[in-house]
Amino acid sequence: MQDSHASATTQKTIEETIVSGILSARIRPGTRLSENQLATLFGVSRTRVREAMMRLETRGIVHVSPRRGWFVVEPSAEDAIAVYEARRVIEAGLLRSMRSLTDAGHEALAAHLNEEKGALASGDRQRLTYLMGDFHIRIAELSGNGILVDILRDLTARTILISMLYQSEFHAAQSHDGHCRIFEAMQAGDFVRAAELSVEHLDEVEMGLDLTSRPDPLSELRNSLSLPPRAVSPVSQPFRPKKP
Amino acid sequence: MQDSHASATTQKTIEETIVSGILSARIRPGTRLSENQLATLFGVSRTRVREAMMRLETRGIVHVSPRRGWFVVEPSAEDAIAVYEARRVIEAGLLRSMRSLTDAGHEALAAHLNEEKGALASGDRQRLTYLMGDFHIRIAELSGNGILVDILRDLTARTILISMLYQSEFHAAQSHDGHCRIFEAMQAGDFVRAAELSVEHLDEVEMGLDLTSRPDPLSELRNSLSLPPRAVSPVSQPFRPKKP
DNA sequence: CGTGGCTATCTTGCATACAAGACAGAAAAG
DNA sequence: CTTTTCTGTCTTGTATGCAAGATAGCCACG
Repeated sequence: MQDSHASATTQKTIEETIVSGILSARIRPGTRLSENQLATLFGVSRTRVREAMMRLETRGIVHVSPRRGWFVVEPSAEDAIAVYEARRVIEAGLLRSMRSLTDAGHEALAAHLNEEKGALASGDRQRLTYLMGDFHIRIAELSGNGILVDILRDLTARTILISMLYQSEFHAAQSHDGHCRIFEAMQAGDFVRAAELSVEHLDEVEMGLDLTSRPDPLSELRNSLSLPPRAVSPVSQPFRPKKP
Repeated sequence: MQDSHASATTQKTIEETIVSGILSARIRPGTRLSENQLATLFGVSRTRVREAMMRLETRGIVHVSPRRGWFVVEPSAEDAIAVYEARRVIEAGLLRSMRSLTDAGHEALAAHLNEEKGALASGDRQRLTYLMGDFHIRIAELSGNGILVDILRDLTARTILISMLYQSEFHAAQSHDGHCRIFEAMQAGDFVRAAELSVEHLDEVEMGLDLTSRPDPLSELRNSLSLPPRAVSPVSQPFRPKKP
């Protein structure tokens, strides 16, 4: 799973390598992903690198700036809000739909929370970041629904990119507490409460972001010129006079 | 949007064309999508067709059988159940998270339901299929969350493929009623009720499926031999002797 | 000192060429 | 007549080549 010098027989490992690099906060938002570099790194031609990039693009993890390069996405403040909103909707809906916690599920979550505790004590920040995101994926896995797991994995990856951009400080202990409370509610069979706690937890994390600062340093200038927030769709931009 | 003989300046139209073809039930599950045919049809080379296929594959709409070809997915019974489960989770979560129905939203839904009514009267089945799926996408659009819209669009596409495989008869009138009831609850500001109705509605549609018949005609044989349900992941298949 | 333009180089976009597997149909063997 | 094998054809898999845009650095010019 952590194959640094990828072997020659690589198939979709390149995609997974990048995603897991993001999930463990080793790859920062805005990182340039050169087709050539990845090709030599993985011992394949650009063709397959390109395929991986295309897939990552549809997963919302990477984007291409034409003739300039591929970059790990740098979610805007609006993107960040949308990601958290989507996660609240899906995770709360997921917990509400649950009816019981199996023994295997109980064990998996307990083991995970124990790992969180250990990482918290050791202060391994990368591992902590990974575990904090993975908790939510583990919950999705309890549902046995692979579709929701995939969706939440990609959203979690984006969440981590967001936190790398906007999170001033990492309240890991607080997050861990939130996870524990969710687990307790699930243990008690109160999945409605677990859903509420999940929403609160995501709210907390989102509130811990500073969505006014980091990216797009031109935002102030942009605002003062009353230009559109971002170039989302290059087509059908209404005419906008330069000087009123 | 419905460019039959696609122009030379086609970028991601090929992807959208296929998806919209599915959404309007013009493309059946299992349809073979030849790279060469699509390439000549769209006036591009295989390279770009391939890129579109890769993207559609990560969206769960198409799959490739190595050296045999690309095919529109034929969801298994398990897939079907998972898709409906995911839709219930997300759509219910979405409605529960709503706080008010704007005037624009009211108008959009009312107009849509009117279209449904018209199609129901005229008996245009393809149009009806499209509209029945689109209703749920419209609701997602009300949230203003593009992430959820994209997710639900892909799930809706899969739902339509599922209904083409397993739905013996199309209870369009019943679905339309369900949509109307959801709309009424939203108008009343009772989004919890709307979420419940949405779950019931999806349950109804799912119950209308016959998940034992159509696809994988070998399922009976497979069961009687107690073989695994489907070849999902070719790797890490445990050894299985041919003759016990 | 500042500014505009030119070029060298690096990037992706896209098409094409070739390799290799899968399949169908004919031909041969029983 | 049935079965098997072989071969031609069609499919995707992958690499490579070339074109065109973007960028940075340099140089000339004001």
